[in-house]
This record gives sequence, C-alpha cells and structure tokens, in this order.
Amino acid sequence: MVTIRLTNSKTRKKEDFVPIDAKNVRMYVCGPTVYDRAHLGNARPVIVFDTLYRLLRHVYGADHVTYVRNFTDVDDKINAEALRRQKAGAPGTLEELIHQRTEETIAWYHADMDALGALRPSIKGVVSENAEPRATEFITQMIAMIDGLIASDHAYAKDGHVLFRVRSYKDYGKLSGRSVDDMIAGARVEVAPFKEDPMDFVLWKPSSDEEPGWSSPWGRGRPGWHIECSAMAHELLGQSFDIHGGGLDLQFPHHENEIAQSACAHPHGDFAHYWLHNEMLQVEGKKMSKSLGNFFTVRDLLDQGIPGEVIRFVFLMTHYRSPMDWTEAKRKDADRTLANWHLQTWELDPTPAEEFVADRSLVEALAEDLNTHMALVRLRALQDQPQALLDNARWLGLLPDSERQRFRNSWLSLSAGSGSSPDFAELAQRLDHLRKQAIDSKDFSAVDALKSALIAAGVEVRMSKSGVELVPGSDFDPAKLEALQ
RNA sequence: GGCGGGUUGGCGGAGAGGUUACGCAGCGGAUUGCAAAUCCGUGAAGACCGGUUCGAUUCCGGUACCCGCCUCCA
Repeated sequence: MVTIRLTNSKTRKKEDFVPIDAKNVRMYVCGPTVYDRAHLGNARPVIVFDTLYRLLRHVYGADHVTYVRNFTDVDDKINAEALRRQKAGAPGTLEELIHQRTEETIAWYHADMDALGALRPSIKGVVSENAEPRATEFITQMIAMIDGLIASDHAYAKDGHVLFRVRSYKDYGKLSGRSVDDMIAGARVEVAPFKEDPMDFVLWKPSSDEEPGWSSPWGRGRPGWHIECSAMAHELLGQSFDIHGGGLDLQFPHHENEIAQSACAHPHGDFAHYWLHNEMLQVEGKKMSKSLGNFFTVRDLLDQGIPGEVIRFVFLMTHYRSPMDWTEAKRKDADRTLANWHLQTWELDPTPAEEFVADRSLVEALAEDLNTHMALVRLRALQDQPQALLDNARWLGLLPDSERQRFRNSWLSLSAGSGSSPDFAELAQRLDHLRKQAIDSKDFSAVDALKSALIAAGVEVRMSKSGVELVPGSDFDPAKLEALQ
C-alpha cells in the first residue's frame, strides 16, 4: 500500500499518514459561509481537498473514507442580505428570507464546485446532507457543548454572551505558533466589557429582533463561528478524527479556537491528528480584493466560457502550500494542454471504474504531500498512451463527460456538416482543391484568403501533401464562417 | 510591533547533498507554396554574504526584498 505523506501544520513536519481507522478515514474541511457566490479563492481548498479525498479513496477504498465539509449558514452577512431584501419589500419573515438566501447560495455553490470537478463530500462514500452539515441544524449540539464548557470552567456567561476562557487551555496558540501574551502585546483584540480577558472569544452571543436566534440557557441568541465547526466535527466524526483542512487564513483564530474548544469539551479525544492548510490565492500578483478591482467569482469565469476543468488544471499546477497566482498566461497554458488531451482521447471510452488502475507514478506524486504539479507532469508523460491518459486524467477530475461532450459537439458538428452549422468537410475539400490549383498557377491569393478567414474564425488549418485538416480551437466562432458557406 | 512563509533559467514551476525536471517562449533543423501543427535537436537558473561538507541551488546562520496572518475573508 502506498504511504501517504502530508505536511502537518500541528507539527510543522511532513509525516507519514496513519489513519485512526483504515475502514473509516475521516476528514473535515471548513466550508463556505453561504452569503454569496463563491469567489475564486474559495475554490482552492475545494480543489486541494478534493484531490486528497480522491487519493484517500484510492488508497483506502471509496467506502472507507468520510469527508465532511460544512456550510456556515449563521452569519451577519447573511442576516444583512436578508434584512436588505426585507426592507426592499421582499415577502416573508426574516427567518424565511435568510433560509431563502442560504438555499440559493448553497445551490450556486454546488453548481460551481461541480463544474470544477469536485466530488461531493460523503459519509463512507455515501453522499448525503450529513456530509455537508449546516450550522443551523446543529444548534442543539452547540448548546450542549457550550454548556459542558461552562460546567468545566472553560467558559463563562456574561450579559447574554458566553465566552471561552482562553487562559484555561494551556496549549492555546500551539497550532499557529503564537503565545497569548505575544498576541495581546502587539495586537488589536476586541476589548469588550463582558470579557474577562481580551483574548477570550465568543461561543454564544445575543440576537436582536432583527437577527436570527435560538433559545438557550443564556437567552435568545446565536452561536459564535468557531463553535460551529467543533460541534459538527464532533457530531459527525467523533472526538478524534484524522484530517482537518482549510485555508491558511483560518489557522488563526478559527482553527486555534476549534482546537481549544474541542480539547476542553472532550478531554479524552485529541480532535484532528493532521492539520492541513492551503496557501492563499492571488490574481496577477496581487491579493484578490474588491478594492483592487480584481475580485471575481468562479461563476464569473465559467460565464466567460472558461471551462471548469481549465480552472481546476490551473489550481493543480501549483502546490497547495505555495501561494498561487491566477494569471491569463496560466489559463491559456491549461486550456491548450487540455484541448490537446481532448483531441487525443475524444474517441475513446473511459475504462470502467472497477477495471481502472491508477498510474503508479501519478499516485506516488500525490502521496508525496499532494504534489499535484508533479502529478500533471506524470499525466503529460502518458500522452503517447491515450487510454491511460484519459483514465488517469479523469481520476484527477479532468476530462469530465461534460467537457468531452462539449468538445465532441464542436468537433462533430463541423466534421459532419449539418444544416446551419458550417460544413467542415466541405470547407476542407474546397481549400485543398484551391491549394492544388494554386500550386500549378502560382497564384495563392484565393487559397490564402480562405485560409485567413478560417484562422480568423478560430479554426486551425493543417495542410500537408496528404490533404487539408481543419481543427476548431477553443475560441472557434461558427458565426464567422457563415460568409464562407 | 508579534508570528509564519517565500526568493530557482525569459515566464510558469518541481524534485534531489554530487547524475536531464517538466511546460511555455527562444534558437537550429525536418516538413510546408508561405504558414500553422507536428517531429528531432539545443542554449539558459538557483536573491546576497558567510558556515558545515571532498562537494550545496538543496543543510545551518545572517542580510535584503516580497507575501500572508495577527480584523467571524478559503
């Protein structure tokens, strides 16, 4: 069996991965707050941990891997959007408007991440709602956990708030390499009258009438962000599980707080054994932000006609622990490579899953701390074996049916020639004929004109002694060929 | 201010204490009416300074620069 090696943020070392239970390898990844479309940065952890998920399924068996990724649907930004709609005259209660907002956002999220070739999370291979828990469905567990933390003196209630007593957990700061005293020294921590210590963070906070709330021993209110993940991970994966993933920006404070809460609430468990953090995304060398005007969503790219697999490929080009830059040059590079692979494999059928054996060098690349860049190199090395290329690319989430169909459609409609679409074969024949005439007459103006028109329409022209071949590129525009018919 | 990460050839981007990364671009050639595509071949690197070593781009220390986090952003 392949040994998977992973860089564990907890120890800052690359370690052999040894699961607690090889029959049920458990991974938790912090999912999105569902207040709006997922931006491109949101896609990075999805693709990174999807790749890890695929590797784990390969090594341990699809039925022996559990992957939970939550939806945070309690959030001030969601509330604000719902309130905005209500004030704009939308019908329904605030709770209904909130629900409506989260429902549509989750549907968008699914559509966008599906397009990137990300598998849906699952409980031992079974895709279900529980694999994508929503915070609002685990309020009871959160309250119970908070209650326990108060009982064991790790938390205290004050003015409708419940706060975690950071000083009560001696290892606080270990994951992110910070000491509580250092943090207070240079820091901008929120000082509030209800806090014993400025570092203490909220487990529960009161809700106004304009905010969603649940009744609790501390009055009507809602949970703090950090407790959500702790409660859901505990409920679905137990007090000890294998891998916890998320973006590097979540390492502090979110993950630090998760550890503190969980360790104190469940002193017999040890929470996550391996912590994995993906580095952040940049756009053309700069941090993606609304103020810089380089902010965009996954949907924006898909709507521009950039296939999801191209986006995925670009992400796989960079190791997950390096900052990644989204650039037009990389997009083109990925687009071109994938177009070639489609061309080489479009006539083949994928090998059935039960007969497929992943290329060993590819698996080894991924097993070495998820070296996706090396995996792409291995894939490229399979180019002279189209069937292996197809099967292994698909194993990595590339060359999905939808894209293959898309490629085939543009290819076939042209080569077959039909009704309104340009007759590709006829054009090729005409060009070949003109060319042969021109070679005799030495007048190449007619053949060059047709060739230029085809190139302008995004068609690659290949002429040789054996004849003319026309290949539509990714920027092929049939409308531009109408005039030639 | 505190903590962490990075700096590889024109560009992107890996691995390895000594042996070709790879892709794109470039250059030379084959092919072509000219191209494109394809094929063959090829030059080019390791921020700076010191240390360890027979030998370092790879390990250690320092300097410079860049980036992230410290603000419920993945």
